[in-house]
Amino acid sequence: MPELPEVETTRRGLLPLVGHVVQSVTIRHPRLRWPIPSHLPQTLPAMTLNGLRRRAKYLLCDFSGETGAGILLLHLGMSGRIQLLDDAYPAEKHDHFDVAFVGGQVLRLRDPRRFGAVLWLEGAEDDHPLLASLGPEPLEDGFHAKYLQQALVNKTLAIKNAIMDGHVVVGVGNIYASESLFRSRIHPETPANSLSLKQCEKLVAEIKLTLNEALNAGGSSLRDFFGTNGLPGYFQQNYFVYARTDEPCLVCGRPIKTMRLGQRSTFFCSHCQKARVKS
DNA sequence: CGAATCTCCTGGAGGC
DNA sequence: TGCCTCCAGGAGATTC
Repeated sequence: MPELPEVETTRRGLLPLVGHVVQSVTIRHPRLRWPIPSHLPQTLPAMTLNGLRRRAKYLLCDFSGETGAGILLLHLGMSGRIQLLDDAYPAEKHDHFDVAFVGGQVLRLRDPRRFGAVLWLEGAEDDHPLLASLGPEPLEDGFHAKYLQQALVNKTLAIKNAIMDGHVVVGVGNIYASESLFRSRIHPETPANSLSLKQCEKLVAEIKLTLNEALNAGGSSLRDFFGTNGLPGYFQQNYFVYARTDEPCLVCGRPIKTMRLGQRSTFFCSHCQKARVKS
C-alpha cells in the first residue's frame, strides 16, 4: 500500500536513471489494472529518460527520442514496488515489467496484487483522463484551508472519505486519512461541509505534517526501500490510531475504536475526536 | 451533480 | 498439513 511518501521516495530513488537510454523492455505479465501497452518493447528502446515527475501517486517518466516522445505512467496500486537493479538478475514471481537501460541498470516493477498500472501517454498529460481532474498536491501551496473548505461545500459525506477523494486533494490514502484526522481531533464521520475554517486549517496542517514525516522516514530508509528485504518508510512510522484497534490512545489512554467508512477500515479515538456535528 | 457500491487481485491470517 | 473464508486496499467504473 504505497502512499504518496513511498511514491515520492521511489521517484527519488530512480533519479540516477535520468539521462540514460533504454535498451529493452520486458513484459512478463501484461494484465495489471489495465493491460500494459504491448508496443512498449518496440516504442521505448533508444529513447532517453529525460525526467521523473510525480503527480498524485502516479510516476511520470518523460521519454523522448528520434522516433517521438511520450510519458511512461507508473502506478504502484497497493502492492507495487519499483526496484532499481544494477543488472537484470532473474525475475521473480510477480516481477511483471522491466525497463533495461544501456549500461545495465534495470527498472523493475513487482506487483503481486496487480492493482498497479503501466501506461503510455502521448501529448499533453493534463488532457489524460487519469490526470485531468485531480485535486491539488497536498504538500504544495495550492492546498490550503480556504481551498479545502471551498472544495467541501455541498459535500455531506464523511470528512474521511472526502480527503481520500483525489478530486479534493491527491495522495491522502487510508492510513494518513485516519492519522491526520486524529491529529486534528476531528471525528472521521463529521460531514465534510460542516468543518469550520479553523478545523480546515488544522486538518490541512496535519495532513502536510503527517505526509512530511512519512516522507522523511521513507527518505532515510531509501536504501532499504530499494533492497530486497527493506521495509517501506511507512512501516517505520509510529501511528497514533492506524491499525491500533483496542490499544490505548497515546493521548488519553482510552481504547482506539475502529469502524467501516466507505468500505475502508477507519481508526479513531472517540474521546479525542469529538462526535460528529449534526447539521 | 453527489454519494454509495462494485470491482480488479493475491498473500497472509485465522478457524477448524 | 490442508483447506476454507475473510480481509487488506487505490481509485476508476457503475449505479442510484
